[in-house]
Amino acid sequence: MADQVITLSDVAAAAGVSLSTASKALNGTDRISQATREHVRTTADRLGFRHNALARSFARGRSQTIGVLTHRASNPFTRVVLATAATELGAKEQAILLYDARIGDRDVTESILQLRARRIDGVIVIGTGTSFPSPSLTSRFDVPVIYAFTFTEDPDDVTITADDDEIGRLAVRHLLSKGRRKIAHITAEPHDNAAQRRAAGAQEVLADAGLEWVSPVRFGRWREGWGAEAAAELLAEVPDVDAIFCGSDAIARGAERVVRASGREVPGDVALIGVDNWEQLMHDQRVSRHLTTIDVGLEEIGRQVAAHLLEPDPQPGIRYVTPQVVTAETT
Amino acid sequence: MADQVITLSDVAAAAGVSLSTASKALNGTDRISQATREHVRTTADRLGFRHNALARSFARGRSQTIGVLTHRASNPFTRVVLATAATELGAKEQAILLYDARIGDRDVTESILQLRARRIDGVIVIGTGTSFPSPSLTSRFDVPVIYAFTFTEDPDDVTITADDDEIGRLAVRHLLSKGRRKIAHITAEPHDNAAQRRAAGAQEVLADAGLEWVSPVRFGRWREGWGAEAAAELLAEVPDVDAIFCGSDAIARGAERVVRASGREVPGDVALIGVDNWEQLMHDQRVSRHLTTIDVGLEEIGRQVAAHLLEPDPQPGIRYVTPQVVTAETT
DNA sequence: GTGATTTGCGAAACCGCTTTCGCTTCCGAG
DNA sequence: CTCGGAAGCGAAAGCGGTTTCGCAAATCAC
Repeated sequence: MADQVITLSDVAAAAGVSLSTASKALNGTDRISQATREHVRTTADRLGFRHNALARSFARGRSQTIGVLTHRASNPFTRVVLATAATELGAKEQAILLYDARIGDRDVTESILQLRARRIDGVIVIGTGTSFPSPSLTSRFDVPVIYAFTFTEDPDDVTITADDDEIGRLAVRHLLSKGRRKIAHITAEPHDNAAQRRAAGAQEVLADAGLEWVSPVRFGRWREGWGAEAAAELLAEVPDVDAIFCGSDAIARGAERVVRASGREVPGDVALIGVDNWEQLMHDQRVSRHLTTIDVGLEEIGRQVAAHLLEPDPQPGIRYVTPQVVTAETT
Repeated sequence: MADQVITLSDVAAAAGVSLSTASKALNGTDRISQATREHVRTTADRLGFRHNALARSFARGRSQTIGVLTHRASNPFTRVVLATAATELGAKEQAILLYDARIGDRDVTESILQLRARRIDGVIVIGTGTSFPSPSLTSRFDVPVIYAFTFTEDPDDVTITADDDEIGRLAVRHLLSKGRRKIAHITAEPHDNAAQRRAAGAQEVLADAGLEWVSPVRFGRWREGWGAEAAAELLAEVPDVDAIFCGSDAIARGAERVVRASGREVPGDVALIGVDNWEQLMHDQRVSRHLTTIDVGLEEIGRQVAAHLLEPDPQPGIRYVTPQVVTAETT
C-alpha cells in the first residue's frame, strides 16, 4: 500500500510506447491499432494502474462530478434521491459532490461558487417536495441543472417530481373500490402546493363518482398531532364517516389513534389511507406495513434524475413520477 | 456569465506582479509584504477571481474532499450524518463526495478505488447503527478513515457511534422516575448489537433498583408489526404490566396500538417509551411528538465526525455520543 | 508504378495552480 | 564601511494527464 503510485508514464514506459499513445489507448480515443491498444491495456492492468482522477479532470476541464444542493434539514427524500442517483452515476465513475445549503438563504451563493470552482458537470437541486417553488438557479450555472422533488418559477427548468394530483386520485379511487362512500380528507397547510393538489385530485375522482366530501377538507399541519386533533373534530361532526384520506402517513397515524380510541374499528368502521411510505425506505429490508398508503415514487425520481443528468439534452419542463397504492391493514 | 473565466494569471497581470507572487499572496504562504498582499487580494476581488479548485487540488495533490461510503438503502442516519458533516466541512471549502456502496459486498472495492483515484483527504464510513460490525476498511486507504454509526473489528479504528447501553439505562430510569415498577421490554433481533446492549443497559438499572423484567425480554424484529404482536402476548401473560420499553419507535407504535385496543389507557395504565426520534429529523420544523422516546444523538455524531476529520491525529477507539430522553405524551 | 489518403504513433503544448530555488535589496551588527 | 542574514519577489519546474499536430509508413485508387 505504501508502494509508489503508478502513473501513466510508468505504463507507457513498461509498454514501450509514448505517453500520448498510452493515454489514447486507454481512453479509446484517436486512432490506435488494436494490437497496441490491447498491449497497453494489459500492461496497465498488470501494473494496477488507475488514472489520477484529479489530473484527468484538470486536463479535461470536467470533473466527472455532479453537485447537489439541498436544504440542510430537508426530508428523507434527499437521502433516497441521493442514494439512488449516486448508485446510478457511480457506475459511470461519476461521483456526487454534496453541498449542503439553505436554499433560499443568502449563502446559497457561496455553495454555488464552490461548485462552480470545482467545475462540476451538472447540478441536482433537491427540494422539500411540498410547499413553495424553489428559486430557479439554472442561470447561475453553465452546466445542466435538474430539480428533484420541487418545482421552480421557470417553466424551462428540468424538473422531476411527484404527481400530487394523481396521489389524490389514487387514494380516493382506492377507498371507493373498498366500497366507502362517506369520505373525509385531513391534510396539511392550505398554501402547501402538495396538499392543495392532492386535495384537488381527490376531489376530482370524488366528483366523477357523484360524491362530495362528507365534511369540508381539514387543512392543518404535516404532523401526527394535527391528524389526531382533526380526526376528533371530524368524528364529532360526522359520526358515520367511513373513510379518511390523510395527506401524510404522520397525519394518518394520529387519526388512527383517535379513531380507535373512539371505539371504532379500523378498517371495519373507518378505513384510513396515508401518503409517503417513507418507512419502506428507512430500512434495508422491505418492512411489512400496517397503514395503507400511497408511495410517491422516490426511488424512481432518483433514477430519473440520474438518467436525465447523463442525457445530452434533457427535455425542459416538469416530469411527474407515478405514485402507487401500497395496500395494508387499514383499508 | 458567458464571460471568460478569470485565472490567477489574469489577476497577477492586473496587479502587476508575477504569477507566483499572486499565488502566495492569496494563499498567505511564504513571505510577501503586507502591501502586495493587500493589493493582490483587492484586485482578485475586483475581478471576481475564484481559484479553479480542480487545478489547485491537482497541484497540491489533495482534493479538499471527503469520501463517504454508505450502504445503499441504509437508514436515515446516513442523511443526518451527511447533512451535518457537509455543513461543517463545507464551511472549510471541504466538500463531501458520496460513493454509494454495498459495504460488505464485493464491489465496495470498486468504490474504494474510485475514491483513491480522486485523492480524497479522508473517508467516512456510515454504518447501519445496529447489527454487526463493519469490516475495517482503514488499511485500504492511506488517509484517515472514520466510522460513524457502526463499529469495526479493529479496535484502533476511529469510531463514533450511539451509546446503546446508555440508551437502555436512560429509558428504564425514565420509567422508574414516573413511578413504574412492572416494566417489560420489546426489542429487535437477539443477535443485533444495538438491541443487546440496550437491553443490557436497561437491565442494569432495573437490577440496581432491585427489580427485574416483569416478563422475559421479547426479541423479534425492528418493525411495527412485531411491536403489536409482542405487546399482545405480553398483555396476555402479564395483564398488569405498567410500562413497556420498546427498542425502537416503530416497535413502540405497534405496541401502543395494541395496548389501546385492549382498553388500557396510555400512559394511564401503561407507559410507553421508544428509541430513535427520527421524525424530528424528517422535517424542517421540530415537530411535537406524541411518543416519548430516546434521541440517539445523530446530529451530534455528524458534528463529531466532521470535527475528527479535520483534526490532524484523531484518537483511535470508539467514542460514544450521549443519548437524551425526549418526553412526550406516552409516559 | 505513381500520387493521394489513411493509419499509427510520438513530440510537445497545455490545463491553472503550487512550490522550490535563486536573485536582489534592505537592514542591523560589528 | 563591510558583511551576514533576512525579506520580498520572480523564473521555472512540476503535478499527471489530454490533445493537437506533424511525420513516416502503409494502403488505396487509377
